[in-house]
Amino acid sequence: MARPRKFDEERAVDAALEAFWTAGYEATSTQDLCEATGLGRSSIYNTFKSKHDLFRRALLRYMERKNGSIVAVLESGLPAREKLRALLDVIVEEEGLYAEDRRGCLVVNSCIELAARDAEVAQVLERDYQRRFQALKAVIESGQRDGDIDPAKDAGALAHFVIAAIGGMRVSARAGVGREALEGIVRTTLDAV
Amino acid sequence: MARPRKFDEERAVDAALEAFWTAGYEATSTQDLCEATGLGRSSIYNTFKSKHDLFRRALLRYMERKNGSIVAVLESGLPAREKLRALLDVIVEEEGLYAEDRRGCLVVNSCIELAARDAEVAQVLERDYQRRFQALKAVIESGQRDGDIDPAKDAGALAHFVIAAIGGMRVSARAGVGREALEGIVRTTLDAV
DNA sequence: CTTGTTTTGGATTGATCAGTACAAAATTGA
DNA sequence: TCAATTTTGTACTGATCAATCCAAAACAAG
Repeated sequence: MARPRKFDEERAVDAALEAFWTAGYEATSTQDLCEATGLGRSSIYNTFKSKHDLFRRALLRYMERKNGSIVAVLESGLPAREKLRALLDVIVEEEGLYAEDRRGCLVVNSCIELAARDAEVAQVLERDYQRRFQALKAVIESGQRDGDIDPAKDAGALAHFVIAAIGGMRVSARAGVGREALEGIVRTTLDAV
Repeated sequence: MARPRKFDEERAVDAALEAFWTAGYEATSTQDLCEATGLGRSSIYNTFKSKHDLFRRALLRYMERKNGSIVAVLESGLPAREKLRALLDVIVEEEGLYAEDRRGCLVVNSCIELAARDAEVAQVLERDYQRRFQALKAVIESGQRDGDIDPAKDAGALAHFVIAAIGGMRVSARAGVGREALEGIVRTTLDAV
């Protein structure tokens, strides 16, 4: 029928994701996207509607990946509290270890950079929040049934709290907070659960 | 000697602050700054070295203001725990109340948008973090002496934790979390202290 | 090998970017 | 009134922005 594509669409999204993750939406030019993906402008605009659309795809892909690894932790055989600890330890590892390469989390970055003025992105972020919230709430409720977590506490409130703690650690890491301090935040957060 | 300025430099910084606060650094053009301040390009570039310099000034001014109101709370006669509650309540008020106008906090926004790739801004943010950290730590230590806060806990760790909780609330608010959930996060945060 | 269809590279669009040049306007001290 | 000095408005710089256009290239089906 026609000339086939020389590139893999998913790989292109992945490459764009890296670029957006590193520099943010505004600071990533379409030229940057061409270089990151190795594609020409035509190929990009022929495949994706716009820079914004490509970003949306990249963000969704990031969430897919990230939530995959979150679910992996939350579905491990660990007790609920240990699941939470494992979750928070990953953040310390990501944010506190490598002095360079501190790109943070694309979801958090996008919440701050875009949510307030981009309704489409805001909706994607809201849905993603709900997914994470439900997953965390389920783990906490299961911990309450097992006696691992105080059943008198509001599981939903704890889930919101844990998500906020993670977001806060990502902000603080950007402000220069080091690994030890992040580990202290993890300990205090777990104390509260 | 010479023609005097028709505008107040501080008021110009304030106006620029509003613009940067609303849209972020990258998404605020020099044209936007002209309109926000009511000044011509010449006046702006004659007074400030560059857009970046104006942003730095605006950020410093924001910190000055913000830290002023934080100190006001922390120097009130309230018990330490109540001071922390008052501090967190302000965030709920700011982030959770007005569905529109959710600009968040310029410091948090800048941590995410700029700190990783702008060393000068990163340094300003780091210093500001230290100021907030020291103020909070002092309040917590004073609470420990008064028996209001468990003296066995590490005051520094708690201070880092409270700052992270605030940052996290600001991120979550952007993701669509409502007032009630934010209030729940405040309660859980205070439980941990 | 031709026809039909799609991809691809490269030039190009008009808009906007941060920043500058320059001369007119405004104000002071003399 | 007249320099001296600074601010201000406007036009302009070259660069870059996201996006489009178009023709050549590449391939499948017949």
